[in-house]
Amino acid sequence: MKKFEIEDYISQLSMDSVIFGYEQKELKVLISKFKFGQDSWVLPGGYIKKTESIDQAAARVLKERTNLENIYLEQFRVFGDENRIVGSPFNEVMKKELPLFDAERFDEEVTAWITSRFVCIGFYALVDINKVHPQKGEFDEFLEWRSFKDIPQMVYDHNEILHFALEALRQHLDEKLIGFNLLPETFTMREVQELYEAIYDKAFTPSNFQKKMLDLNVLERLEKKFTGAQNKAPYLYRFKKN
Amino acid sequence: MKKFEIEDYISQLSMDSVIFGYEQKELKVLISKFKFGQDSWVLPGGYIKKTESIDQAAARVLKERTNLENIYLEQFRVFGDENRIVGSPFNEVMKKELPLFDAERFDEEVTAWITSRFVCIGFYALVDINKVHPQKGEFDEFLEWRSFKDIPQMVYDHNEILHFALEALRQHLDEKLIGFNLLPETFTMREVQELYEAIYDKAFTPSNFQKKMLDLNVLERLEKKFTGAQNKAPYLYRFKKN
DNA sequence: ACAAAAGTGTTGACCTTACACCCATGA
DNA sequence: TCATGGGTGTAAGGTCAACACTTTTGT
Repeated sequence: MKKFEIEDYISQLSMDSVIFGYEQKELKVLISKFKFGQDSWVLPGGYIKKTESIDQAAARVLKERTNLENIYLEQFRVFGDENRIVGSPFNEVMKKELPLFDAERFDEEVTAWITSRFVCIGFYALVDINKVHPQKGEFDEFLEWRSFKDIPQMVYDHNEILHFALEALRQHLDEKLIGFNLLPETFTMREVQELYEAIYDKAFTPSNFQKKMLDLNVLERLEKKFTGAQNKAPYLYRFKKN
Repeated sequence: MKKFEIEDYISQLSMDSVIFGYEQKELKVLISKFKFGQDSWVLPGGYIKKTESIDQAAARVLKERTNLENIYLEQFRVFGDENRIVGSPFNEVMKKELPLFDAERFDEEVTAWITSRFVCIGFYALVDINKVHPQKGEFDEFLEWRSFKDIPQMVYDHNEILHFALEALRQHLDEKLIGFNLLPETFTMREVQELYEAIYDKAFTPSNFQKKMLDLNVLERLEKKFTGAQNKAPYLYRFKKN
């Protein structure tokens, strides 16, 4: 394969994305089993082209991994310790294995570029997990949705990045009405509540939760959803876009 | 003067700082009258050395401009539009005037480096304005404390950066107890209130404000301050560091 | 005595929380 | 008819804003 074009990218600046999804009452994150090292897990990330904004870079990386466009994306923090990459033992693994992986594409110069010090801009994305068809990148052995409560040890400072992403999500959730990005088009009130419970990791009282949500005036009530369960059929709701 | 050492810094990555102070019931910001162009105002900023973290870079720039250390510093947003520098008319001014300013220090290569596309990390700082002795950098004609309500037209996207800095300050103010960084060691309750009013640009009811502040349990009441005014002498308070 | 502002106390409105109650559905 | 969960209503408690009242100081 042809040489990786380091000239196309800003050097020493990268972005990593925390892609949140929601399924089966669990907040999940799309992470990558890396091809390098042993049992190495990383966040989907990438570099910033000299010709694109950082938002475009984040959207591009997201599109590459999820095949989705127009996704809710938010930057939340910059990770800029001078040793976050260079000081990591995993970086030595990269230095060794990158040329073995593809000597033409990752020659000495490119390998040095990739394993140099990087400042990383953290983004988080909120997606409807059912719409995602994960597409692995050239460094990914596979991609996997993992419950936020079951995140493995990750390389570099990626566990820390995940921690800050959840903090930011929690903080933004009740300011802006972004939670619905994690749900399908229509949903029951219980599903919204379970989503909030998964994110905040705490229980809410159903009656009060319903009242609070409806008072926001952002949900329109649709027909009832017949579940077949031996109880009253819940209403379906849709998020008003206005 | 000797050549500017672009090799010491990460290229295409910069930081700008919004340095907040408080004086005479006004929230103020330290801005720089630039030596280049006509009536050009910029935020104090700098580059990130390859050997320092972004926090260290921010602290270094702050120390250079205020001669203060251990200042409250917080990153709040990255500004990454591809045209924020290159698309700005002011960048053409820089291209012309930098070599004229000092042809040895800013040769063709250095000028190209400085006027290339930059991604900028925004930091804000909170300082006791009385402790600051502004020290201008090599590009500053002078530094000036300006009321936030009286900010001039600034170059690049620096007005936008200021806007986001105030947003972040307001948001952080009631989460963490950071406002006291803008006040001297001791202060009256009225002064705290006027500070909050300056930041939020709205009035508070004195009795309720006092109650709320005291209920936070972070202030210790000291002796009274005899002002000489024909009214009850207010207490002085100090922020508990614990 | 009076004006000015500090500081305390009181009241009512509003919002949140807990929980009782009724409703629809299938076994 | 009963169990189950959906949905509504209500009362108690807490928080917050408005404002009255007392206190201290200098004129």
